[in-house]
Amino acid sequence: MTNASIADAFDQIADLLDFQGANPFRVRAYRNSARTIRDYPEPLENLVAEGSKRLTQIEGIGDDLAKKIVTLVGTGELPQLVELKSQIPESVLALLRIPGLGPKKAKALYDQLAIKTLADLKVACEAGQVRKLKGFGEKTEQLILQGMEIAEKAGQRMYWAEADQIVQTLRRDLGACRGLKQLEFTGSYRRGKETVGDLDVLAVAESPSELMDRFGQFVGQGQVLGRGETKMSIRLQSGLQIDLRVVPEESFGAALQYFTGSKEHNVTMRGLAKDKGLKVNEYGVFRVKKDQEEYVCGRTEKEVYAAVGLPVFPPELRENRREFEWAEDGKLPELVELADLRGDLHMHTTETDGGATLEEMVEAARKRGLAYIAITDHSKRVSMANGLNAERLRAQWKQIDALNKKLGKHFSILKGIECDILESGELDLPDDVLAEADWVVCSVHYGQKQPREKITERIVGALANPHVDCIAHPTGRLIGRRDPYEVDIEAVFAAAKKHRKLLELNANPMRLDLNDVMCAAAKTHGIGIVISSDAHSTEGLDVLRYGILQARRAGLTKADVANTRSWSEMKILIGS
DNA sequence: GCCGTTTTCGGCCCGACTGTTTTCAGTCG
Repeated sequence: MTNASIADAFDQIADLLDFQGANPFRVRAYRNSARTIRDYPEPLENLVAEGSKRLTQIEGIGDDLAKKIVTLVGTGELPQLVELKSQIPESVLALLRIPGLGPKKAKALYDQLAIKTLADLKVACEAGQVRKLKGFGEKTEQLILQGMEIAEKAGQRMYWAEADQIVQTLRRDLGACRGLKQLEFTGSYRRGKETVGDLDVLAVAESPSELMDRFGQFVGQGQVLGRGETKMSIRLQSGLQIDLRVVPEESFGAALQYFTGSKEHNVTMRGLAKDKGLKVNEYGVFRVKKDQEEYVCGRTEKEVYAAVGLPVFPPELRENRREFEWAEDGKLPELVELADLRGDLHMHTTETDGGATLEEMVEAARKRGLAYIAITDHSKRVSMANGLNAERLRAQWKQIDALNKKLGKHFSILKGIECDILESGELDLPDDVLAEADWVVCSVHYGQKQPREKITERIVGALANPHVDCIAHPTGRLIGRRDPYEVDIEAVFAAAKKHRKLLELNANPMRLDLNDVMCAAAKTHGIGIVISSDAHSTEGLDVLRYGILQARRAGLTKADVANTRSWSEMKILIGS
């Protein structure tokens, strides 16, 4: 049983309890634990073997949840969850995805109108049944009908890279507003999450209404969801919701901290503030004295954190994972930056499925300030991409040799290959060919659905080959589109550590694989991470910044990322 | 359900906005 499945079980319990109107703090306990477990760097299965005492050492897991984890791991199911599901049809949980419908209203619909599915709900709304319920009205009914379409669109979060494009446009648009003093995009966007559910904009403006008018024009074919004195929300036609908040100057830092989140980070932060007799909200930090509150600060994030005795956390770390522990020990990592990257070790050319020639890729990489690149076209098994056999590969390497001579010592092109790990576990090119390469990345493209043992064996086997340097996109997931392979990532870590090999963080915004939690786990094992573009065009080289964001979320420093080194230093690292 | 501790049980972050009310509950972030 994986951590993800344990977390899913607890999340389902939370949803069902919420629906039943259980104690909200009990519900929260399940949700918190689910989140912690999903992010936990080691399989809980391993800890179970050490007894439930070991489990309760994890923040947010007490005796009760520890027992439940033991049961789940041991039997594969949880009597409590089975029982809950027998009481409430699972389909009602879909109702909670409609914006504006929370557990209370959903339960009222279920209890009073026997609504079990989205289809039931639609019929009831159209028949005017819903408006008759206490607490509901005509508007709520309309809202639900609109929300049904959104519920389908909404589950889809957009890639950070897509959100970034909207942010750039909106920043330009709003930035032109007269009397605008501050403008910042907060929320999961600022934290650099791989996907973004909605956008949050924070501003200080002389005339909030003028800014809101301007914001309203951004709606296009979408709609304005609401507008108050300080807050306005719109939904673009694409389904993306954008919230704008205008705050006074003396609150900007507090609001920036607050709306950047994450929620979990803020809960901990407020708890620490409370211990110091302080209250933190989006308006500032306040000293609480009897019935009075005295404003302490709030102009900048630095002031706000300093008041609570904390450093300014890079937004990427604000997930309530280990950042507070690091801060307490004075060991907040100095996170890797885009400018630290010296080389890019995974890219394609027109020789296979790339859109640019060898020369064009080199030129583009030099323009971007890189000192070396590895050309890693596909091997022959990837026939769709016109993959290379030994002969064509060696021919390409001759070209590289020639070009390297012309370039001199200021730039190096490495003779590389993205060698397929075949379904059988064998590599797609013979050892004598791989031995001639400067850099070998291996990856799985076929047989992705093989059972856990088999696919793990393939990847572990590749790591054991002395000519292999790195595994590319080690879990194969495509965010929101394709699940990861069933690979036992712990076994991959163990093999990478044993053979002193590197693992890739693929910077393609749809991949970002390894993910942040896995990168952090790899770091604890002492495994080096390579951030690569996997570029199939010259523009493709620009995705490195998305990989950097993910690495920062994992808490990686310059030293943790192998390709921040020069190629000669890298050679020592990979022992060639 | 967890946590800390006043070691037995109370507290658990907090404010804006909306719709349905007539003073507030529910939802959201």
